[in-house]
Amino acid sequence: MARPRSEKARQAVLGATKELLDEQGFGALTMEGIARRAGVGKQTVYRWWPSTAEVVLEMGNELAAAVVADPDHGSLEADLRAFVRRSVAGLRGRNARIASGVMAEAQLDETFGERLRTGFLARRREALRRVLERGRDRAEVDPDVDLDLLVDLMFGALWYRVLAQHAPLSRRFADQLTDALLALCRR
Amino acid sequence: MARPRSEKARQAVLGATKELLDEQGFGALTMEGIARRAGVGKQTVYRWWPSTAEVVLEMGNELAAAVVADPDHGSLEADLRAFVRRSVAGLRGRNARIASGVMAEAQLDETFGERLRTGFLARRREALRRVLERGRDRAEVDPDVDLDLLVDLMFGALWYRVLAQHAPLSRRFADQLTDALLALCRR
Amino acid sequence: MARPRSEKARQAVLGATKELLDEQGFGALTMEGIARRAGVGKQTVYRWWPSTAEVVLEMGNELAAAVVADPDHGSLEADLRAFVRRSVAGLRGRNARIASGVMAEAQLDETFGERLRTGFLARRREALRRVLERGRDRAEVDPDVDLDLLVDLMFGALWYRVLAQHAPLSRRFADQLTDALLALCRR
Amino acid sequence: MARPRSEKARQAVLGATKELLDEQGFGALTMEGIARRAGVGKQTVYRWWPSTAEVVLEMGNELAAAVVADPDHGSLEADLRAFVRRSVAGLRGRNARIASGVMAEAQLDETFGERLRTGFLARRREALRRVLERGRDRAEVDPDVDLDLLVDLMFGALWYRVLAQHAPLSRRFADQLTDALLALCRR
DNA sequence: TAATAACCGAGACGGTACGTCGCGTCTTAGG
DNA sequence: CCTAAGACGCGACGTACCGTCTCGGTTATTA
Repeated sequence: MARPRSEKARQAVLGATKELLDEQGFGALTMEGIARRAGVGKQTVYRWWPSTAEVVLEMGNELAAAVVADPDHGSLEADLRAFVRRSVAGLRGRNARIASGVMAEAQLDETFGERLRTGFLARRREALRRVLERGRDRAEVDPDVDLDLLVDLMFGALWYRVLAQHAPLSRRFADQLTDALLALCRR
Repeated sequence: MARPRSEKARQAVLGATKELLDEQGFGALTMEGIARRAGVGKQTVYRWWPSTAEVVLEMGNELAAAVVADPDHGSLEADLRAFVRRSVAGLRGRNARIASGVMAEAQLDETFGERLRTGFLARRREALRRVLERGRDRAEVDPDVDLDLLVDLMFGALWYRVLAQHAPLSRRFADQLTDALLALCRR
Repeated sequence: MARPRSEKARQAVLGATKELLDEQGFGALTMEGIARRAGVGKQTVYRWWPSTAEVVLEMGNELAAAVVADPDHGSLEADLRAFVRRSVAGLRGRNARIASGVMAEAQLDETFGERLRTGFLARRREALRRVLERGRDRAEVDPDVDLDLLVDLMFGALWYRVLAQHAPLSRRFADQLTDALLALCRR
Repeated sequence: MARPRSEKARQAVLGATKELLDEQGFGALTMEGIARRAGVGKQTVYRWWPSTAEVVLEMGNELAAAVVADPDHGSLEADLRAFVRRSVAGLRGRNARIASGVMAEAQLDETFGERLRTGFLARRREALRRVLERGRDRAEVDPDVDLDLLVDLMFGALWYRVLAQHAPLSRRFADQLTDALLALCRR
């Protein structure tokens, strides 16, 4: 019955957030600054997002909308290589800044941390697990292998490079990672 | 000519920081709050530490002073198992909160991030690399294996559990991790 | 052609205003709060009243509808005593809170101030002047006396007690005031 | 032991308040605006004054510092005429705006109202009462006259003109008022 | 008797100010 | 010259209201 949410305002907020992230980084991002840049009332931001991290998360999802499902390539190696390459590429450049900021905020804000863990992170872990299970069903993975450990090794190495920034998220890295995981699958 | 730094004030600051971390978490930690709780002038805190993260880092080093060097246990497996177990145990409980907060701050504060990366994180990586190099010298590690990838897999999985909190930092986890690394060393 | 004003909404607004005034005082009265309490859209309030003070004023007029004209009691003293008593009684208790709030708002809001001055205040002054003129016509008031000064003395003392709240608006006060005015009338 | 209050900041606040009052009136006066104009932190304003009305009150006292005691002129008439003239003159022009705003705020803010009543208003009433008592001691005032009523008549008429703004605060008004009070003193 | 225009409730919108908190700097007195 | 204390300018926090707007739903004439 009431006036509906303004899509224009929503877009303005997400756009302003992208600009501010690029210009000043996650640490300098404030609700006040987002509202100011977006030409939007602070209340409007608070009405729909509880924190800067949530705005960034939604913006990330918006940008990542292009990321699609994992088609079955017919072999574990092909499936896994594609998944790892896509995951690594998805956290490169600007996305790395966004992701590291979001992960940081999750450590500092209990509520947001819970949302990130049970939402985005769990979904990504689940997706990789499905790839590995498909391989096990095809007998390409030794049944004794603990798939969850493989998942942790893969996302761990990936996030560690994002957060510690000691080496690039190259395609070479993705393929080395894939090879290591495949080796572990086979015994 | 100058009066020396007051050890009493230093201890008060570190103690207050520990209390506040336990009570309210890293996100609620402030320079103002530390000074208040420690019964110390704000200026005194700023004089010796540029940010809360640095205080926490020093406090962490203080607590971790017990952690000693890596003795040579005679075999790669023994060396590695000991290293991984110690590393995992060192990020359990309160230390996990401290570590995750420090890592978060590193993402938000450029300067501190650089210090953490080239300091603590690089030192830990270097320590693990030495263990692996010792193994290679003993011909326990295939010379074609990229040791840096192993280092990333190990610290990645460890930090990922700390940050994503989806599973405990158990001894079982440490040993699974060790086994996976050993398998990769041999081929 | 058009739908007429809803009497139900009007009563809801005035009723809610009375409640809020009693509960929290004039200073806490807001258009938003009135609409909320009345279960009425904000627009409806704004459509019919430009400010909280106008709502209160209408509510006051509503409550004071019982106050009638000044009958001729036959003598200045009787007329004046009745007028002063009625005026004093009319600003006691809840009405004092309403009146003081309305007067306050008139100081802060130029437009409303003008309306109050040329409306309510001028009408009351005029009524008292008529009483005094009737007395002068009956030769009960010295023709040299400045009637406007008497009016100012009467309403001044009355409002001053309302606003400064240093003494009660008792019947005794009304009669003392009347006696003073009568004394000044006679020379 | 701590840094002392900054006289410079205090003056900046009072000065900014004077400017804003002149430019935009009491109704548009805000703590935020005062701080901005004064080039001072909001906290600094809040630290020393709880509301805009208190700032204005202090500013008023500052400006009115020139107002001195009531010397004894030797006769009731001389004393009273001087007092009334000074009181009337003191609420003319800019001071009228200040005074009416302060009085308004006292109606809307319980706490400030109490402070104004027991402070400034009571002191002024007391001063006039002393003038009248001196007259009674000299047998220039009929001992049966209720001095408090005279005080109410005087300040009532004065404030009423300030608030209702229906007639000017002229010297003629002051003298008419004085004459009326003198007439009431003598019987 | 259908349409139609102004009414109604709800509440989102761009704003401004609120009063508080923490930032990092400064200015004191005191050891 | 370091210390505890705390005032300073600054700017973000999250909330309350402002007055305007845009909805869907509801009357009561007027065509």
